[in-house]
Amino acid sequence: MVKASRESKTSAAQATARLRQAGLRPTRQRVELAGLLFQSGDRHVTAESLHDEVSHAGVKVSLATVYNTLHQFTEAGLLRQVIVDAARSYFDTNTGDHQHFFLEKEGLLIDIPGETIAVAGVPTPPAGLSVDRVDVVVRVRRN
Amino acid sequence: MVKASRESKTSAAQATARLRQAGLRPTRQRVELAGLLFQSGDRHVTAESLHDEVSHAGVKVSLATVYNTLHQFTEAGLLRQVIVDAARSYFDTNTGDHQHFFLEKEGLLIDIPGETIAVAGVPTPPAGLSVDRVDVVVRVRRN
DNA sequence: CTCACACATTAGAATTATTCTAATGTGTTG
DNA sequence: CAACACATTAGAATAATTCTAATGTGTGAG
Repeated sequence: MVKASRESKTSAAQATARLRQAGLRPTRQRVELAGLLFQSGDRHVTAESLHDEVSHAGVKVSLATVYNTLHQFTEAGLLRQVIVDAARSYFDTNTGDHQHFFLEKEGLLIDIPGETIAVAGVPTPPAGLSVDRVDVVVRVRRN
Repeated sequence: MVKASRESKTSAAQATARLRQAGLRPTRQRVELAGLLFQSGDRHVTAESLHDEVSHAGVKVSLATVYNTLHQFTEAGLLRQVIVDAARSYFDTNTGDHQHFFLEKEGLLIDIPGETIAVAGVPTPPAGLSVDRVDVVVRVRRN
């Protein structure tokens, strides 16, 4: 919780603040993308889907910039990259501890809340290595 | 355990038998690939690595055939496809219940035996869907 | 044993996601 | 407001994978 301000922040202002906190210069396209990504609830996007979205919103951003931005956001901890499909990377706005359902057919990711799944017994990695993170993907299909 | 035969089967004969069981015609290239994949212990290959290997062994198989074969073997349950890298698919000769360490830097997969990790609390999938499999990937990096 | 046909293989082109390049634009700090 | 480091961009390049359409080959029927 932060101190309540006199007026509610605009999406752009929030995005700008978030970018500054992350040490990223709040450029026009980063602010736009952050606005789309973070103003609503948790989302899963691909570079292409986000580029379509931002383009349809009438904002001019190149696909290369979308890729750059997604990776920068990921490095900054604002996004989490989820690799479940051989063809495409997904970026998840929910960076907290949680896992995923994945529908191969539709290419759809669905969050599983953090506390739901417990992974026990993760072994100590081979010498010289340490655990970065543990991903659990529950692959599902239509009955 | 099968009944011991008078002489130990050759790798090719074993591969042929395995292919027939899976309902796949034992063609020259499938037998070669199955030989490489299944004669030694558990392996992880990419299409490219397997193509290199079979080529260096002096066997003429096209890359397209390697791709076809890997997918056919996967559908037949002889292999398991593991998607951990945005760029490349891995195929695991160990189709049993087990999970993986993944070293992003080296692009290296290491098996974690089946009983080691317990995943508890996998939720019931949304209506109309059923669980196909649960993948656990422990991403590790050098200290 | 041989034929015919369904299934496999192939080379090379096509596709697709992603990254690179090198030129141009723009926040930010002093 | 100038300078510079950092961003953005279009388009080319790359790389994994799939497709195409022609050629080859296991196999079951006879």
